[in-house]
Formats: sequence, structure tokens, C-alpha cells
Amino acid sequence: MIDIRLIRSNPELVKENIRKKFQDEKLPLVDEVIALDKQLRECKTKADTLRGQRNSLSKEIGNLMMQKKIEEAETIKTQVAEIAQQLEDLKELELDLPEQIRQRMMVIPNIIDETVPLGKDDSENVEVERYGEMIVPDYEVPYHIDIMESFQGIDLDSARKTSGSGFYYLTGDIARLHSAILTYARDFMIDKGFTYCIPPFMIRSGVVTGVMSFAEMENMMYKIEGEDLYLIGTSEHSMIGKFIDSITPEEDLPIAYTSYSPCFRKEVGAHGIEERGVYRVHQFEKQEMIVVCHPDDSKAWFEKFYQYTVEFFRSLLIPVRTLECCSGDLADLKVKSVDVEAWSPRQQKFFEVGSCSNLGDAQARRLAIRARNENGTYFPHTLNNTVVAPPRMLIAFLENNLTEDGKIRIPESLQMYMGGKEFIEK
RNA sequence: GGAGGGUUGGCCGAGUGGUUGAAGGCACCGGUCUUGAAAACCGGCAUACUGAGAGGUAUCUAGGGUUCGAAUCCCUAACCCUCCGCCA
Repeated sequence: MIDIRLIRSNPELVKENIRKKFQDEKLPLVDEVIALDKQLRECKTKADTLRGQRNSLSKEIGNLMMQKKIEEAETIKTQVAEIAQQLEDLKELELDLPEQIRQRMMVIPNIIDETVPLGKDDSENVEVERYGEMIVPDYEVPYHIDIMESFQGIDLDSARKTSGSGFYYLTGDIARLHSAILTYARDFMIDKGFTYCIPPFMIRSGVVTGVMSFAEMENMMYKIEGEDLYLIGTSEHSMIGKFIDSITPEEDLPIAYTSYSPCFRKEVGAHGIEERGVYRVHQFEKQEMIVVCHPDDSKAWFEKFYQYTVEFFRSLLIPVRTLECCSGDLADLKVKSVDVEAWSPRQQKFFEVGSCSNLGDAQARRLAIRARNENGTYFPHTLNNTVVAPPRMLIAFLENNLTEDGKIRIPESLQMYMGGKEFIEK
């Protein structure tokens, strides 16, 4: 959510930003907000004045009562009753207008960074850089499920029986590999200076509606029946929720966490669970990084963030590229976003394994996450990025580390988490 | 799950219907004093909206209600504590 003062002072800039994102249908919202905001302030001034009158008259009644001037007090009471009536009339407007404004503010997109490439949709995202050698073996690389099954590492049939599609049993060395990758990712991030955190895996509806839009909530979140609780779709939900409506002393910034959690997603919508395997699933585990930092530092954090993911994947011998999200494909809350994509030798193309986002102060403003220095409070910047989500990254891992004779190579960095093994063999 | 007690500013804590946005203390900041420091003394010290400003409004966990007026009374919820029950 952007600062309403920006809309008041520079509506053209906000409109230009909307055009850059090819959301021209939202242009009228800007003028609507300006009009509603003006109306609200007039309404508030009026109501505040009335309340001021009521407060001072009430005090007068108190004084008169103490002096036993009952009759005079009664006269003033009738005046207050009139004011109360007028306030009652204003009350509806006072509640309705902020809601009207908020609804519009929520969908007016954040001002994107000037470096974001212009483009309509994901087809116009821009490759930034490739890392590692994109090897295409001269033998056929099997589908990841087939690789896993050849090691008795996955059981989708049983999972369908117990839980439906989009779930999986991982077993044996493949399951161990999955957990080893997470544990390695945790230590990797701790070595980078991040604080490790295990957050709640369920959050209240108040937090859910804070951290995501209604549409996202419908399409992603699983609700616990009979409780005001939802399963998190990513640890970002609980990690950012941690800071809602709080004020952090500036000297405590930056706050850099690496969090682990299982993630639960309904995946209702465009794609659904249509691919066989573990590419898109209802339940997965993820190591995440988030930071709350001073506004001056967010650009530097952003670069560091996705570089950490690149470094992590490279240490597992997986070729990756970074892909910058173009203006039209950028979610409304984001200032800038880069996806990390891993190389698939089987498909001979890259696929998404992580997403790095700088939200500027929009998320902080929306959730009243504030920082304080000697000059007062301000909204810090928030960023989040995937370190690794093993089920999906296993696809890249297995395809890139499969040897011609059907073994799985364990890169040196991971060996200590796999009991010192250099290979997984059948 | 049952019974009771609680939730006040950065922290502790007073306050049970009327100049209380909130005593007092601690912490913090500025000043006096001092060679320097400590002590002592003086002053400042919540958040947000609004107004050119003086100021005004809102906020004592949250949301409703009673009242001319609520931190204070009533209802609901969340959380914390104690006891009982249950359970990894």
C-alpha cells in the first residue's frame, strides 16, 4: 500500500506507475481516492469539533453537578443530546469512508523501481544472468518421478489414497536428501549472519488478511474448521506477521531471519495440481529469508538476497539463471522482484525455484510495521526470498546430479548432511 | 476441557464514573553544579489523525454496550497467571 500523501501530492506519478503496469482500469481509483479522502477529512474535522464540544460540555455538567446546580446541568444535557444525535449521523460516514479508501488503496499498485523493465506479462520478463554450465547429456534424462521411484524414494499412489493428489510420501535416501538440503540451507543462511527461526505454522485470520489479498486467501489458504486459524502458505506469513503493529528501535535494524516451515497451498486457480510429481503440490517445506531494514538499505539487501540463493544452488552444482520480473508481471505490493530459476537438463529449459522480492515500505505501511529513531517513527522496508523449497528443487537436483550409470552424485557441500556419502546408489 | 485472578505509557506501578493522556518510580535525553564523573536539583520524554498556528480528536489488550461523561460499570473475544483434568 502506498502513502496516501503521495496520491494527494503527486497523483500523476501514481497514474504513470499504473500505466507502466498495464492496469489502466485502475486509473480512476486515484481520483476516487482523492475525492473520498477530501470527504473523509471534512467529515472528521466536523466530528472532531462536535466531540470537542461534547467533551467540554460534559466537563461543565460535572462541575455543575458538584455545585448541586442540577437544573443548569439538565439544560446542558439536552444540548449534549443534540450533539450526540449529529455525531450519530456522521458515524456511518466516518466508518464507511476509510473502508472505501482502504479498498481502493489496497489495489493501487506500489511504485515500482525505475530499473524494472517494462512489459505486459511473464513473457516479457528479462533474463539477468546465467550461472554455471547448462549441460545437456547425450543420454535421456528421466522424469524426476521416475528417478525417485528407481530409488524407491517416492510413493504417490499411497499419498493419493491417504490425502489426494498434490501430496507425496518421500522415503529412504530421497527423503533424507530432502531433509539434508533443508538442514544445509539453514546452516548456509546462519553462516551468512541470519537468525534461524521456526515460526507458527498456523495463523489467525487477522494476520492472513493483513499479509495477503482476499483473492490470494481464497486460492491459497487452508482453514482449520471451527477455529480462527489458517495453515500458512509460506513462513513469510508468520514471519512478517510477527512485526504487525509494532515499533522497532532503529538500532535493532536490520532484522534478518531465515525461517523454516512446511507450507500449505490449495493452489486453486490458473494451474492447479496438474503436473505429475512434486513440482506443484499442496504441501512442501521451505527455507526462507526475510529482512526488515532501513529504507536506504533495501536495494543492497535485494541484491544480496538473490545472490545468496544463486550461491546456494551453485554449491549444489545446479546451473541457475536470474530472471527479472517486468512491470506488468510484478505483484502490486512489490517494488522489484527477481526469480531464481534452475536448469532442467531433461526439458532443456529453466524453471522457477525461488522468488526474491523487495516490497519497499508498502508491506510495512499496510501492516503498521514501524521503526523508531530520534526523529520519530517511519516505515522500514521489507524483503523476502526463497532459500530453497526442497520438493521442487529436488527436480533440479536429481536431473543435474544424476550420473550416466544411474547414481546420484552428492555435491561436497551436502555430503556431511548425507552421512558422508558421495553417491546415492540403488 | 473446568474454576478463579489478571492485562494501564520503553519498563514497574497508582488509579473503581467527572479538568486523568493518565500520579509516583525506573530507564532515557537536555541543563545547573563539578577539574571530570557520580550524587543532587531543574526541565523534557507515547502513538496516530487533523489544523498555518494556538489547538482539537482518538487510543489505558481488542470489539460492542450503559452514561451528559468510561482506564474505571456491563457483554464478548484474545492473551497471561494459579489450581484441577487430559495429553505428545
